[in-house]
Amino acid sequence: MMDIKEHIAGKLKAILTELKFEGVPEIKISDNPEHGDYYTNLAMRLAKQSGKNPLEIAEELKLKIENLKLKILDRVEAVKPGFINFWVSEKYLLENLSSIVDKKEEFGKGSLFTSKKVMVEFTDPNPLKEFHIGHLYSNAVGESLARLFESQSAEVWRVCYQGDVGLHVAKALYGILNHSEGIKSFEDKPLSVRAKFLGETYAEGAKAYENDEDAKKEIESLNKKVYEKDASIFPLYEIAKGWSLEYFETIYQKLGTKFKRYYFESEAGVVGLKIVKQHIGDIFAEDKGSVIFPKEKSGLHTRVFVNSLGLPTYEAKELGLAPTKYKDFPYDLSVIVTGNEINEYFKVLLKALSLIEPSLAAKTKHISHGMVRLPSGKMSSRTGDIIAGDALIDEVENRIQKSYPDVTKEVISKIAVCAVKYALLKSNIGGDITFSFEESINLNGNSGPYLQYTYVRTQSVLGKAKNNNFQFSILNFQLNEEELNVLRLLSIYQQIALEAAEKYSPNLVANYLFELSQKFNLFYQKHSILTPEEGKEIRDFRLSLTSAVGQVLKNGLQLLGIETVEKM
RNA sequence: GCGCCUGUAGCUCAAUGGAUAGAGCAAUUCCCUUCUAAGGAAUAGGUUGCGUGUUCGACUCACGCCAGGCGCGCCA
Repeated sequence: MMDIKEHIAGKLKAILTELKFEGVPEIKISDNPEHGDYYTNLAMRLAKQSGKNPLEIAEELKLKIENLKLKILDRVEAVKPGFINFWVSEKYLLENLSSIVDKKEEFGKGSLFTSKKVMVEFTDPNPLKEFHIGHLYSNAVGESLARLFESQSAEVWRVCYQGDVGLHVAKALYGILNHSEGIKSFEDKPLSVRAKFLGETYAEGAKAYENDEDAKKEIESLNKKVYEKDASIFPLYEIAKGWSLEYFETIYQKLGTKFKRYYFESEAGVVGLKIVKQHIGDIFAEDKGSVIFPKEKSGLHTRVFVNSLGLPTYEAKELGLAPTKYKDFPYDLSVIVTGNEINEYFKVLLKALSLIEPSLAAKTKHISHGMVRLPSGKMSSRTGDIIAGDALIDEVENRIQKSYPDVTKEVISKIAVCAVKYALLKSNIGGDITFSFEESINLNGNSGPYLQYTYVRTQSVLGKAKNNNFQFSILNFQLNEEELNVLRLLSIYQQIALEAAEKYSPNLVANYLFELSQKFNLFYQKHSILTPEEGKEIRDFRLSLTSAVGQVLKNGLQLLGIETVEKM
């Protein structure tokens, strides 16, 4: 299918040249049906440079467009201030419908990233620490971005960067060493119990670091020992790290993420340390036993890259990570998804990278998301602070199970993951979001399960149709308003998917799918698909429409990293 | 104190500088001899934090306030 926006823009561009106007026509999707399917504000922009009345220009352009007699357009109008509105023809809408039914899961793919290599780093939990809601958010965003890029023909590597060395690890090790029960007694326990044990010992170690001077010294010493692979602590460290990674893997599997490569701070740190040392003097400076990137050089604020123990900090590690990644996979674009609390560090870091490897810095895009909050009074974990990612999914599963006891465990798991991911992805990335259990699983509202349910409805109807050979060519009947609204939405799916990839905004897809579901459910409510009074021809058309809606819901949810279910 | 981010209906969120600022939840009221009512319809709800600008046009851009969040030298 042709891209309507580009098509109209191209025609307008030619007209502009003919009329000796300067400017790039921008075609936008209307949000109000009264203003057509597409509109442009071109005439108003031209009014400025030409000094003419915008409405007059709009009228002139309208006539020129009409004279082209484009098959994809039904109607063009020029209105009030100077908008030009375009109505897409039924013929085009029906061609698009056929295209969806034909192409199936291929429908909606684009070529924005053709022959581009894109690396997407996300989730990034730290071994020996808890996998919390923030990691869930990062995972949902990263996985969806990866899929959006893939649908635009990119070759994508999903990677995960994990802090396996550093103070937090030392704190966890201190916690293990000083725990009432030794690690030995957990060796035969289930993975989830072992993971929980690690989460607790980290919390204990972190607390000791804050409150106890001796503990603090010991933790700092442990930190150094881990870097040096000291035999007194390294075997214990390896066991605990192994448990963590194994545990994370079960979560990724549930969420539907498969990483191509795992990076560790231990390996990035070695590279980073070397880079920093090479640039002491020209970029970095030694100060009080540490190596800093002074604010005079960054224009931002001073940050420590190597601490006075000679260990690389987060900044130096990240500096080492970029070239390490590039060596593995010479990317055109490197996207890094993190929480927004590190935005300031990241700016400094990118500045440093731009002085050392300008080409890599230019290819790096940092996407940061906000915090996930829970509505007040809701399920605060016993310690009062964070809630584990898998605990959240478990809780959602329990609630779904209670409401729908007949559904299989496998389907419940898919609905739960859908509920959580959709709740995280339906808003703009960036701001904090509030996760509500009720809202995320409410089938009446703007929720993931509502979309899944709409899909199930389409499949249920199609299943009852039995004969799936519904063909229609030219319609000999008038489409009703509900059918047209659905058709119109179906015709912009590709553009939405493209825009979402372009702007790193999965929420555009989420919002679109919700609107499509609403429009379809209204159609479903008002008109019978299987037994229309008007006869077989209408039935075939409506079955096609139903099939296409199901397909687009499935494809769109796939872009969000969400699976559909056939029954619920 | 400085920097970054956020502020839209009671709540949670939409709205690439465009036309009458839209949804969902909650509230009130309707619609099941009908393909999953696990749905749909309707009503009500707004000085887009405040102010001044820029613009034909501002929730959107600029500046200044106010409120909240995060960060500001050896954590990540």
